[in-house]
Amino acid sequence: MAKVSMREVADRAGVSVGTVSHVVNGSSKVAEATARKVNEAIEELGFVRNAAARQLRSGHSNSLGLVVLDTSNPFFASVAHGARQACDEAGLALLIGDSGTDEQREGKYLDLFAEQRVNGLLVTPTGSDLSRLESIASRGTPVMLVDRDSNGYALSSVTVDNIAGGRMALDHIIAGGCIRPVFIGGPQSLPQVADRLAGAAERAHQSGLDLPVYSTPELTILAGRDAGEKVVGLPADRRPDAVFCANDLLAVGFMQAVIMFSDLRIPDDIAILGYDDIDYAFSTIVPLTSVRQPAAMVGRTAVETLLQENASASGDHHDRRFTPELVVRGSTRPV
Amino acid sequence: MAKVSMREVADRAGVSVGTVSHVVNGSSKVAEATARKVNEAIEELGFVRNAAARQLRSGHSNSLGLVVLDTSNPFFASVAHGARQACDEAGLALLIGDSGTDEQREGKYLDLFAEQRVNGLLVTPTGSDLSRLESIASRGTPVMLVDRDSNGYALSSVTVDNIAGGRMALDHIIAGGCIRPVFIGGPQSLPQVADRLAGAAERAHQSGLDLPVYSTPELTILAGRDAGEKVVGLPADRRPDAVFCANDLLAVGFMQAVIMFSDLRIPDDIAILGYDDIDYAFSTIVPLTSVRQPAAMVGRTAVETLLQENASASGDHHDRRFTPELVVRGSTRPV
DNA sequence: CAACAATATTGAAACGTTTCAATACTATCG
DNA sequence: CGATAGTATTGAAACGTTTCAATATTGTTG
Repeated sequence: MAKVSMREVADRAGVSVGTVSHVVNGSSKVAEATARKVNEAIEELGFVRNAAARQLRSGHSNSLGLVVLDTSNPFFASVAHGARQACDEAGLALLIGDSGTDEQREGKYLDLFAEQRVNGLLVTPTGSDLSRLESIASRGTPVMLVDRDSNGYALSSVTVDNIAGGRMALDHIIAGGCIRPVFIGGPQSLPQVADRLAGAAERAHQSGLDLPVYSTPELTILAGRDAGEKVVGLPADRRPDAVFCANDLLAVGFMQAVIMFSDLRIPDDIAILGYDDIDYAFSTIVPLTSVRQPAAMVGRTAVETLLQENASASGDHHDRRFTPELVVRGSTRPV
Repeated sequence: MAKVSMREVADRAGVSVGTVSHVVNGSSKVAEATARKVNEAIEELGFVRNAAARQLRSGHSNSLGLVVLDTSNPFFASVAHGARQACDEAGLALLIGDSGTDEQREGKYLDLFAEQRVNGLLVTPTGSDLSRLESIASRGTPVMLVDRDSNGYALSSVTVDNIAGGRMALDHIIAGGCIRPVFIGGPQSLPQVADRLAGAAERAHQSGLDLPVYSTPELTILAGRDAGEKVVGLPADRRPDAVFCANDLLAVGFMQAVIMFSDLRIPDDIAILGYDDIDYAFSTIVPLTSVRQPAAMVGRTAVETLLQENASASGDHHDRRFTPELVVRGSTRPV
């Protein structure tokens, strides 16, 4: 392992440790000739500075921690991508944790990041109790909720309006003439899911329609396929004519089930509407109508806002909310 | 920020710093009563141990570094997922870098990870010169190539046989009766792309066929769509009847272009074959025939092999190679 | 109860930086 | 040439752990 320290570089170059540090960091003017000697010594010995020591001394880590629900979900992948770019620009490292909607794992990553003394935390929490995050924030580590409302807690947040998204979805379904919509999604404990449902249910009821819910254990293609199998097996008079899925993965899976296990035509017999507008939505068997979220923008904004709040040190919190956008494709009936 | 150190915990609990350390790490037997006092003090003061100090003292970081070409590519997302699981099981943190096939960025992450004193490095290199990695490895940090041959360099690797995959693809295309195949992919400097092409070209030539190449700047849906636009615009007598895409994203994009900009029928007028078998391949407009790679397994194996080699400390290298598998769906003509 | 073993606890050194006051140089000017 | 003002360099003190030899506290035994 790289066992060479500044001490050895200093000896080799015939200068003091302090000077080496100054050369390495440009923290103070060093004479041309001295700098050259030091750089040669560094080169020859293969010196690599030790992040742990540097960080211990300086007190912080130049890094941010991000905890998301599922990195293999393209929505969060995009969020992470946007956050990463913003971090790169700010010269910060980004540590990423994947909680898998498991509070334990989420906690494990929060511990890890706390020990790492990250400059800030971006979190999409799994549970409803945000008091731990609040106390972390009150102890001085800025915390930014990602895709989750602060909702009373003293925390900042960057969100996309899920209720509005749910409304858009149902409005579109109703405008297309569907009269037996269902909602597919879960776990219901996720506010993202609950809010999309709330918005959708509101509109359904306003139009005098019912909106039955098929709960799924997770937001994956597989879960969507399972739900789809059940739904297409229903007798025709109880079968929905439109499904609003809590995300695109579910919608993709649902569509697979419709194709494989039934002769139903999309959208004529059954319309399918997703959420997120992932890249693949455009390419599905029947191109998917979806509610688009500015995912990368969410990640980027979360980082930037966090850094701003950090700089201003004023201690007040911001809630930045984006509005989603309906993207109509072939999987729903045109209005 | 968490400014409380073991010193303060020790004072509060009326014990020495050493004892606090033992309680925190279970590194030595501590009397029940003492442990309780210490834990109370920790609780009351909100002590969080400082990773930097601990790591500085102990000399390493309990972490692995992974650098991939593109985290938003589902193949690498799966690799990362597998690696992460294996790391979790081994109690290691996984730091992930995304080089975006940019040697500079790759280098930046290698620097970062070196400073972090990671226990090992998993890398899918962008360029062809692996001497830097070799020298890192020779200096004692285990390096594992991921999805990339060691090819003469003194490095271990976990790969999937791309040449074999290319052969499978063309064999299938030829068996389906196509006589004007093309290859779409790039940059050609990526060995993954070059090898898939090499295997494919070999089979094409064995059957007396030509295999023109449409080079793309990257392996994305967008690049595939661009390539598709060009190809479908060709006059019928020069238009291919089968395209083998270097990955599924290209294939997805290509398919989009075919649907949008032509009346060609898939697979009758033009067959499309992808590579990776990402989750979405199953759900495309016409379900995609693809060469499946055991991506998560690659990530997991890379971590496990690295840890084994690390433990045995014998300094010899292993090349683990998986064989891909053809998954036939509707986008190619059945044999 | 003395002597010893076993078990708990302590104290201080070391890890490799950064930082900053103090010192050593150089050049400039009157 | 002496004083002065910069400019370069140095030295040593932190930072918060872990580790380990040394010491203190028990418990056990003859």
